[in-house]
Amino acid sequence: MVEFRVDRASGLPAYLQLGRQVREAVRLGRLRPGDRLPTVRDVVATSGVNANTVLKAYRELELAGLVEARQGSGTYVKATLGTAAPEVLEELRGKFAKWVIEARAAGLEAEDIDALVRAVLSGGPDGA
Amino acid sequence: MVEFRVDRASGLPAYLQLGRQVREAVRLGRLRPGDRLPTVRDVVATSGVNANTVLKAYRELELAGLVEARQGSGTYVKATLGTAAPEVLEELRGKFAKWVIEARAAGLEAEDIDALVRAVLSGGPDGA
DNA sequence: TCTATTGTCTTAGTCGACTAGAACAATCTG
DNA sequence: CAGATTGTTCTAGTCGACTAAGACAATAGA
Repeated sequence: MVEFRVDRASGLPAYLQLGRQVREAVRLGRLRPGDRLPTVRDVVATSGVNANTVLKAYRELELAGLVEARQGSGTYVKATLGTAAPEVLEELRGKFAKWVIEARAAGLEAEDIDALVRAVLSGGPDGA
Repeated sequence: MVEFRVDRASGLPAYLQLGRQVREAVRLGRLRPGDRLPTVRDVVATSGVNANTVLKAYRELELAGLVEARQGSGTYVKATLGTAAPEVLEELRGKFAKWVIEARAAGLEAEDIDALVRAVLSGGPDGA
């Protein structure tokens, strides 16, 4: 089961946060085809957002072909994303986690790490 | 000089994107105390956002004590962020860049990498 | 079949982000 | 001093995200 975390202060619309979390979970293999997403009413109770907001997120995912909504039953994961094997992901996760530990040990704050990672990933200035 | 990139499709308010880019630049040492930020009118011409939006971003940075606005002259970086030495940052950047290359070589798409990085950094499920 | 559960839709309204265009104020430069 | 440059303020308006509360529709399970 997936737990949603909606950060109201982030500035990012709630429905986008929900959508992204589902996509990432599918991408990382934490959600597989056939798995059921939390109920609309569940998410409402858990995250405090409105039902329409959750519905909007789910509808976009359905439109993308990623999930399937069955009235009276629930919303189910339909497809997969990403082609990476679980073991490969695990190994890479471990290496990156080590890098983070090293960065922290070097005195970098969380925001320093964020900035560094973002700079490289965005392919932007001083990036790749 | 810093170049701003405002992504209108990201959902994140433009003024937050601008503010974050300044903070990150300061954090990575690409902006130092005394450096001048792009003119409000410059940003308007470059990124297409409204002057009031740019102003809102700059005002928040000033309120945070990070920059100083001098009317008729410009907006200048006032303080520093982060405590990491440039060489340390460089070394860490290089190691992370290598990790990214390895991930790509393993078949991961950009979004796979994003998801993995975010999962670890957020300290969330399967995180640190 | 009956009932609870779940997705879905409707209407109405609030609020923040953003735009538009103009004007003003302080500073720098020649 | 004169003109250009820059930050700043103002008013008015648009649009999307979100809330609120209720009702409807289809499915699952007893």
